[in-house]
Amino acid sequence: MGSKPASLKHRNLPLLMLRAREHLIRRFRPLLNAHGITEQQWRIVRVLLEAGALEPREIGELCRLSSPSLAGVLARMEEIGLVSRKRLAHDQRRVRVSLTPGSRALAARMAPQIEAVYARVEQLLGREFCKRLYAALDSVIDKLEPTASR
Amino acid sequence: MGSKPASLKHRNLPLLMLRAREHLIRRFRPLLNAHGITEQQWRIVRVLLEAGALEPREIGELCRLSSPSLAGVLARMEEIGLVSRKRLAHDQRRVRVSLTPGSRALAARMAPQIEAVYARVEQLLGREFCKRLYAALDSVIDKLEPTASR
DNA sequence: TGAATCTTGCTAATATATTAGTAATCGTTC
DNA sequence: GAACGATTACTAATATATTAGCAAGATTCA
Repeated sequence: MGSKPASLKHRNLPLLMLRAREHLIRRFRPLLNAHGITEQQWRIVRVLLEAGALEPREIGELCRLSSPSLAGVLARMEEIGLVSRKRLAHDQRRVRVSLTPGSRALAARMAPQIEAVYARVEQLLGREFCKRLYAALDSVIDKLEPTASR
Repeated sequence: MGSKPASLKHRNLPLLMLRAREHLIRRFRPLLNAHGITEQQWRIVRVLLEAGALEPREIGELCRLSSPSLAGVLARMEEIGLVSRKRLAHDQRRVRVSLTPGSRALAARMAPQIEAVYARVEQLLGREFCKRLYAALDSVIDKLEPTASR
């Protein structure tokens, strides 16, 4: 009984980050919806644009999508023609995921609109602020790397 | 045919925020798992601890949980005895959600461990850095408020 | 060679997220 | 006080997240 009440002195930082991200993503969501593509699918298209064809494991690493999530996402993307999957000849376990002409065209249509949102966001937040924000987030990732000190 | 290739000059900021958040939450997850509580459930317990009994709509606002998500989360929480739900007498539409003795005891057990993780995170990131990070995230939320300038 | 081990992508089960829509209730107006 | 609009919590359908586990293919080494 009478267990001491919980005293949490720190603000909920993961929640704060979630909220900030949500406010940001809100600016992009209408765009994604208008093009009939989900946030995760767009993340994958983006990395494939930049890095070329990749394997699921690499996509998962870059887009922060777990293997089970990827299984579904990639299957749906293949179904609607956003990516194609091919088994590697020399290693039957592995798969190569690449963009299709259709998804490249979609990306080309979306890119300027995406850039416009970034421009607006930068305008609202300030150019300097944005630079520092990117750097801070990079730093969080780097310093909390689980491979480093636990 | 020759549609111009997409050129995205900005790094994917929502993804960057997701990655930073994930690196952070990774430090808490083992703790939550050990106590058999999910991230969302813990968020709700925290706000109820701080704010007292609330209505679903308020919880959703504070925890960034959509109404449909809340329906399921609160139902499961009630089932395992983490919260209780009661209809308001003077307004039959509304519901009042409150903690139970069990969830208060759970929070009391978890609080020091949660605080320990924050201490470790602050040690890794630096105290000053953390302060600026909180402020920056607050600023993002404030400046991207959808009620403000579109 | 062949057994132990690792890697890769996958499935299963459950919990949440997103979008759309709905029934019950409340407040207000005519 | 009946009609209307707004609010509240909810359901339905689908997409994704999390945890656990697995089977096939590749690798290592006795």
